[in-house]
Amino acid sequence: MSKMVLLKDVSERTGCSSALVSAVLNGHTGRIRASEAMRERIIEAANDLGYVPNRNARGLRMSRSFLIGALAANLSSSFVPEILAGIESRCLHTNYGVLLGDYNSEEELLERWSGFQGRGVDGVICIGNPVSFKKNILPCPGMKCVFVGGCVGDKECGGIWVDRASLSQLAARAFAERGHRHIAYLTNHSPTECNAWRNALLTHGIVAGTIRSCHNFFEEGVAVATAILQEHPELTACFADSDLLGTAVLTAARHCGKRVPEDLSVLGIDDSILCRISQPELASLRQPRREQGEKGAELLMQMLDGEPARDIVLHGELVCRASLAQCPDNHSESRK
Amino acid sequence: MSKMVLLKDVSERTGCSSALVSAVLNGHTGRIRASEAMRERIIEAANDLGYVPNRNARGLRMSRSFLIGALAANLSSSFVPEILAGIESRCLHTNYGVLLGDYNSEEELLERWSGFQGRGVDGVICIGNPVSFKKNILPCPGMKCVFVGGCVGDKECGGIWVDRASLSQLAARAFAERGHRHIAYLTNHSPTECNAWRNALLTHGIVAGTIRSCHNFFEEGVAVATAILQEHPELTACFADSDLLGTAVLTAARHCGKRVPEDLSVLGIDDSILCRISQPELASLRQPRREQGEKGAELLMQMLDGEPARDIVLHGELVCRASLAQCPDNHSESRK
DNA sequence: AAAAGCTAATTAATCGTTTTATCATATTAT
DNA sequence: ATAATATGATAAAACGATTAATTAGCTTTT
Repeated sequence: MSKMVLLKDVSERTGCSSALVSAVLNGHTGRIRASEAMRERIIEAANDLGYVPNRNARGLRMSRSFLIGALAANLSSSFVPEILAGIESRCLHTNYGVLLGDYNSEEELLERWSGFQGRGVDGVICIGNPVSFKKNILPCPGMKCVFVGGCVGDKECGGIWVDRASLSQLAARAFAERGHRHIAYLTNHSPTECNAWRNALLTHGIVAGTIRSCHNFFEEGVAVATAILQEHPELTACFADSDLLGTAVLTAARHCGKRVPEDLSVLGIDDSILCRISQPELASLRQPRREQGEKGAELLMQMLDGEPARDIVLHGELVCRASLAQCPDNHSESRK
Repeated sequence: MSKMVLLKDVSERTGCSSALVSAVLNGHTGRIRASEAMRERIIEAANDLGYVPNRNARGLRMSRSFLIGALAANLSSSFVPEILAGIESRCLHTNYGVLLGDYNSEEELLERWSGFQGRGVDGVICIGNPVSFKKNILPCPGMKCVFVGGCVGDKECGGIWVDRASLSQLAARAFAERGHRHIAYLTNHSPTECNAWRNALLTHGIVAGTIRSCHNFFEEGVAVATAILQEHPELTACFADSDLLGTAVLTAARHCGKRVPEDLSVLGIDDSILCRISQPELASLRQPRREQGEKGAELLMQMLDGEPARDIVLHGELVCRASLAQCPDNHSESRK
């Protein structure tokens, strides 16, 4: 902390008050104005001395920190870093900095939250959808929030997400076009929450069959998928709620002696690196993670400038790979 | 920004001065002391009101921001988030917050750096080893730095890394014990930088053969590995500098009609999720990523408390999986 | 010529903490 | 009995910026 250059140092060298320096450096054109000559002298002196404003002081005075808090549940889960990268990239040429808050439990969440409050972050981006918000646990007294990857239905909060219904439709179409009619769904959600999927299939005249819940862990996915495949030999396709579960299905198929894609087509969600690593390569629905982050940051900044909160819905995209193919029963049918 | 709870609010409710509240809440035992009864009343009142200290004010007064900058090259590369998670977790019950700085080019790096300076971060953790530091591009006037995953050989900077030599030794031993003598090495580094690997092999009486550089991209890895396998049919093993490259070798082996592990053993580095997804499962050298982050944050905090910079060297660990097996030429030899 | 308005600035208050210097009062030592 | 020390506190001065209130000197308007 050798010797920071202060406003006072600049003002002394220029022979004016620090108020004037502050006004000039912040480009104020209101009550406090400097002559053109003084303006130039001040700016030159500031550059000369290498003046860097102290944001603690500024933040204290203005009660604005130009800091955005990014609250993430489990930083090492695959999609969080990509969203974070989007947020960072959107903040690049702005005044805002991103304060990171990773948490792995309700307790940690609360600690992060109060840390954010104490630092006076101007707003918060929540990656994922902390349950606590639904429960109204988090004190949210006028704190501007944007939820990326979910919404809380709060008028005060913005939301960015990829429409689950449209993902379901993409998947249903992909399978239907290839003649599949017996399609399992391996999901993180509870079966009762899967009406989007049921409806999407009905659009193509298909009645949804096996829907099974499963946590997003590889081993659990393998176990559940193996059970499904054994119980339902008629299945020719499986839709999984993540690439991790998709690769789990691939592994389960191997266990059951089913060839992919000859006997079984598999589709994941995320289009992550896993798709290219797996054998065969996994078809997947790409979700614009990075874009979600960018849009989230942008929305929050707009809200900080006084615009009202709103929701932004994005859409996925099918990335076809070897694991997705024509249904074995009817190779002639439904080809597009 | 409705109404923050201030020190004053707590002191008014307790009927004492804010100085006393501050001292109690910070656990000071020096000049300013409170009676046990007062202590309890203050703490209770603070909890009651939900007091959160304003870090801008604190930072201003103490001329410390209690902010740590985390500079990361490419946030979405697999290991960065894990290190970041380690840093975050170490900062959890401290006063420090983590300011994120992702960059994808020299230019972005410089912008992040000046952003950090402007925010008055107390210190910086660099994840990975920005070339700019070697080149002395970054102005580092007394800024405390810790490098995670590399060092710059600067006395002023701390460093945490996993010893490459020991990783090489682990790999060499794993292969040697299984009877392999013709082992390729697919690395991010230039062949001239691989003496650790050569020496490790020599320990076991093996002369290093094919060493080939390759960027850490799947497709490039497949191409390079395919070339190696075709040019050197005598190879029975391949060591890859990352799991991504390891899985690339698996794919290349398939292209070349080599079975893993019957014809070829493969070993990666990182013990990431890729190892369990791949077919066969990939053996790997685990690097304590999270621990590197935690130790890095801890070291920086110590340096901020006045301790001198130092280096911390961690070690890897072999995680054996299906891709690593006995050499086909000599199943009887060298079994341990 | 007085009033009003503009320009170019200054002074001083303020933001919410931490910390130094100070002050009673009570206890112990001389 | 007086001085020294310990205990339990308070008042006020930082910290470095922003900004409302004020001022002094000009120019223009009435």
